[in-house]
Amino acid sequence: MDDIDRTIISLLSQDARRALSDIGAHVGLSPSAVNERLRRLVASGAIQRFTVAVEAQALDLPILAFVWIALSERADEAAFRAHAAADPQIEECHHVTGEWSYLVKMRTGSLADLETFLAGLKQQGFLGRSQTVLALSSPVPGVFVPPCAG
Amino acid sequence: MDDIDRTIISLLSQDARRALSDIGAHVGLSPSAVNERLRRLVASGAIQRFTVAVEAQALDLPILAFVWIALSERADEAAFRAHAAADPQIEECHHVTGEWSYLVKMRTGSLADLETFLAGLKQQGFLGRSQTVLALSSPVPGVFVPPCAG
DNA sequence: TTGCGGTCATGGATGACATTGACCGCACAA
DNA sequence: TTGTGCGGTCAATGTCATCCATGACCGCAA
Repeated sequence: MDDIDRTIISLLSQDARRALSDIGAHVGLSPSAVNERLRRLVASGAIQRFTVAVEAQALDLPILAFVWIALSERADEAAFRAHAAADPQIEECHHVTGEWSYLVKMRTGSLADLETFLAGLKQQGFLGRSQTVLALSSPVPGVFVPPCAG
Repeated sequence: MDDIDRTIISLLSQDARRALSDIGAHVGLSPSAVNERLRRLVASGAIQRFTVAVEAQALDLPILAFVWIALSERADEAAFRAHAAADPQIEECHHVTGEWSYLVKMRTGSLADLETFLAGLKQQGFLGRSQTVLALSSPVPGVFVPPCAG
C-alpha cells in the first residue's frame, strides 16, 4: 500500500469504470501493472467490492433516519445484529460509545415503515429505549474519496 | 424505473463489474437492452456513479466518529456546508431534526485529528455545541443493496 | 379491423479493453 | 559475484461494451 495504490483507489472512488490505461497514465504505469496492483488491492480486502452509488429518491426511499438504540437487558446482542443485517432498509449499524448501544442508519419509504421497524424490535424483545432523528438534507453527498497521495 | 431496473441496480450494487450478458441472463434481456437501460439509469441520475467500497483500515483511518453539531448563532450555514464538503475526512453531513442541527460522519487517522477538526470549527465561529460519538464496530457493513423486485 | 407512430428489444459487426504469459531490470542476501 | 524474488514492460489473445439497422409489440384513431 504505497502512494500509487492510494491514488488508484482515489481514482476508482470517483469513477470505477476508468480504463486501466487511463489510470496508468495518471500514476505513470502500464495497464498491466495497474491491473496487477488492482488484483492485489482486491485480494487483500483493501477494495471490498465494486459497486454503484444510487440516488435514494429513485428507489422510493425518501426517509433517511438515524435511530439510537439501547438494547433491553434481556436482549441477545448477536441476535440483534443478525436482525439488523437481515433488514434491507438498514444501511449501517454501528456499535457506539456513550449513552446508546447502537446507531442505525436506515432508509424507508415512509414514516410508517420506520414505526413498523421499531415495533418489530420491541416485539422481539431487543428494544430498551430508542430515539429517532430524521435527516432533512445532505449538504455533503456520501462520497468517500480517500486522500490522494498522502 | 420498473422491477427490471431495480433488479439491475441491485445486481450492480453487489458487483458493479458484472458483464451485461450476465445481468441480462438474470433479468431476461439481451446485453444491448441491459446496456440501454443502464445508460438511462445513469443519465436520469438514479445511478449517480460507479465506485469502489474501501476498507477504512487499509487507508489508515481507524477512527469512525459521529459528531453532532449545533451551529453558533452567528454561523453562516452555507459557509459551514462548504467547509464540510471540502474536508476529505467527512464522509457524510446531514441536516437533521431535533436537538442538533447537523450530524457529521467522519473518518480520521487518530483522535487528535478529530480534536483538530472540532478546534477548526470553533476557530471559524461555526461551532455552538457539539457531541462526539465513536463507533466501535460495524456489525452491518455499509452495503446498500436495494430491495430486489419490490 | 386496419393503419400508424412510438417504444423497446434483438442480433451482428466492430473496436476497445482486460487479461495473460514471456521477458527484463533492479534490489537484496548469500 | 551470483541467485532469487518482486514488480515492471510489452505483445498477443479473447472477451466484452458499444453501435446501428432491423423487427416486434402496444396503444390509439379512423
